[in-house]
Amino acid sequence: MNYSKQRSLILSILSSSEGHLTADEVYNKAREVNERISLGTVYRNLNALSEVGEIRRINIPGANTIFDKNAHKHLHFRCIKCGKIQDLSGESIDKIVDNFEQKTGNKVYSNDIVLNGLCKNCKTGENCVKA
Amino acid sequence: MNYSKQRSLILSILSSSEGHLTADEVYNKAREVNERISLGTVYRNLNALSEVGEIRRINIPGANTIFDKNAHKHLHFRCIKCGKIQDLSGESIDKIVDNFEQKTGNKVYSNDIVLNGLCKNCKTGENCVKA
DNA sequence: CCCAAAATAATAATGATTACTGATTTATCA
DNA sequence: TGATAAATCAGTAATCATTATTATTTTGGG
Repeated sequence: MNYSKQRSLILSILSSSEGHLTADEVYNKAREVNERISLGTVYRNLNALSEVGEIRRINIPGANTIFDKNAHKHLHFRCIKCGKIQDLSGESIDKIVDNFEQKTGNKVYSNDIVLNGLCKNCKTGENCVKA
Repeated sequence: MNYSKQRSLILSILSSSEGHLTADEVYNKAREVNERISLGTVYRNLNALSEVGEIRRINIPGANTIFDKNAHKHLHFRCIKCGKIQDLSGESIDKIVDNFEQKTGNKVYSNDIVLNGLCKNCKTGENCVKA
């Protein structure tokens, strides 16, 4: 795969971010550098990069799809109040998957897992930016 | 909540189904009984019923949202070839959730979990209807 | 340097879902 | 039972994220 200026910019924006961005967030950050970049380019490259495994595309039920610089983490937590996404590092559902495969004969290739709840800040009432 | 004819019909369609239906599938089945029912009514009632916990609304990444008559099952498997959805009954990720809550101080209320892979039939090459 | 393949910007199209509107049904209670 | 307010409806328009299209530009290998 070629790495055009736009593709490199998009990857670097995601890499230097705290973690998870929506396509629109990437688009807005990209326009600060290249004001002519188009939203279609952002989508095309985010999808291309996730297809080759450089980043991960994560569907968040009830919210916009996010793109994650870490291609290998799989479990996420979403605060229902502030919307922030956190990773569950180190956790794995291998045992559940193994058990399911043995019982059913199905083969599992990937998983989409999102836990929903209140983050520490929103729980205690501290101010938590973002809708 | 009131149970209008339309709402009851929608609930009974889901209850008598094998398990998971999209809004459009519910709409088509509903029109067989009441040819004047509108798609908006189907959406409104599916959402209303899932909000009070009578059914469950499940986001399937890369596919249409489905509505599940079983309000309490949480884990699902989706075949990437035929698109069929299966339940993972009896499985639970309580341990992972407990661990995450203790480590982070967050509170988890619900989870959305979809495993993706090949079902037994598609794996062995048997004919598997549906896209 | 040239040329085919890949990538781009800009815009149109798509498709699921929600919002709106005015009409109809249902619940409540005097 | 009859009136009145609240809930729900059908039909349609609007929204919003995402993808497709197209004509143009960039790029890397020979």
